[in-house]
Amino acid sequence: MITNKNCIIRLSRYKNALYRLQALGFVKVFSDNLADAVGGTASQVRKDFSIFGISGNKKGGYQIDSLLEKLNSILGKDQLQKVIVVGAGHIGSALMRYRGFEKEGIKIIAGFDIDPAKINRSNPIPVLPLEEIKAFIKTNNIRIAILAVPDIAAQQAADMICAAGVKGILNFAPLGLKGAEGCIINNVNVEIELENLIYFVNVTEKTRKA
Amino acid sequence: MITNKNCIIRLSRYKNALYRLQALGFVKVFSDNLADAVGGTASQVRKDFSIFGISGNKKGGYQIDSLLEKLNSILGKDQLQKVIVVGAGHIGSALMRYRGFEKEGIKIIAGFDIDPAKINRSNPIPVLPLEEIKAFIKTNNIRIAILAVPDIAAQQAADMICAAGVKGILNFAPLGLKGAEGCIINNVNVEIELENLIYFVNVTEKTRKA
DNA sequence: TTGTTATTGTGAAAAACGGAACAATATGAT
DNA sequence: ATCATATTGTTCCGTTTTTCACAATAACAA
Repeated sequence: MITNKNCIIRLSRYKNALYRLQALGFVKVFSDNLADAVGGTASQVRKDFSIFGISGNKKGGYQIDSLLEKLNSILGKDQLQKVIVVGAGHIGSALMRYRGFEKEGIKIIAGFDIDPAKINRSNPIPVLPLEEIKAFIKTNNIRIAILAVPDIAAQQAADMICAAGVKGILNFAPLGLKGAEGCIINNVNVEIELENLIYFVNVTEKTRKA
Repeated sequence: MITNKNCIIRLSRYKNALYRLQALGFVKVFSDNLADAVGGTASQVRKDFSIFGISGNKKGGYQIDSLLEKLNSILGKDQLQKVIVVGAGHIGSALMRYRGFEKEGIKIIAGFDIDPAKINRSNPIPVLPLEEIKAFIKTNNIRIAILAVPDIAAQQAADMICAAGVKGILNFAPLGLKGAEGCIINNVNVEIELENLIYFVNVTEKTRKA
């Protein structure tokens, strides 16, 4: 089994680049085109494909449409992914309003919040009270949730939705969560990303001076 | 020089965990406490520290306050970091309203947008027209920018702020950017993170069945 | 003091990863 | 038909990263 997270991220990037190339009218692509497009090496592109049994044509490159089909299948994009957002604060609402997911086959079908003032059942994407989340997850067979609650509430919320059957959580709380058994947690942490950036900016500046 | 991004991310996580432990009244910590707190191994904690010349006490662990001082210094948190946000749409505004940065010594001092309707000079964090960004960056010596513009505008915006002197960009556009010489780009891509999560959820589910 | 124990710090081993190289081969030219 | 060329698929190799293992040693107990 592939455990290399970076490899899967590269597949997503290839996929996105392929859509752009397709929109420009290209029909086939070579490994070094893709490498340029995502900032890698041609070897690595070919190796990534080979890991998943994707093959092209000697001297002919890869057919973009069939390549996209295979990548989409690997990435689980051959079925609509229903996702919920837990926490309807600034970040949660921004994510619910974001229109970029739909074209990726990801549909946010509801938000949840503990604050009664945030409840809104008539929205295109309704915001429901937290008490209903367990039933909702079961009824709609939700497997993926985005967690955008304050850090103090994050672990409890994570435990709750894991127990209700969620299998993957994208966590925006600035806090590492203990994943319940059988539930994968990916963290998106803007503070940490910024700290990282600051570190490397500082280091390269120092190095440049020396 | 350390080039290992994951290692620096771990330092941030250690730092965050240490603050939590400190708030709970702890004064010292052992490598395996930290490993538990961030989800790693005790060896790795010690090795990460050893890379940066951080040492503890045999049988006594590490003093939390002095450890925090050292980590904060490595992560550039001994001075306030002024940051601008480019793009005042949903994500840009959510980031500007987010209060979590201040306690990390990161201060968003202005936003910029091309849409005149979004301009607001009297806000605590003013939103200024894009034409002023170059002068602003130079005047205020801005080194870090958060890019939250639509993908179509992202590369152009990145080029502009790099040329104006920005040294690091945190890019929220769902698109890999070509970094100008001397400018580091970190990407935060929620779609890709979700795809990644979906992939691993699917794979572990399949593996479990088999 | 002496012995026991817990924990660090690091050197060595193992694993994971990415990149270079090249044989295999399909395509197109002559 | 033959040759030259471009590109893939994969093996091999170097590097990076993680884990293991244990000597060194500080703290504590008897």
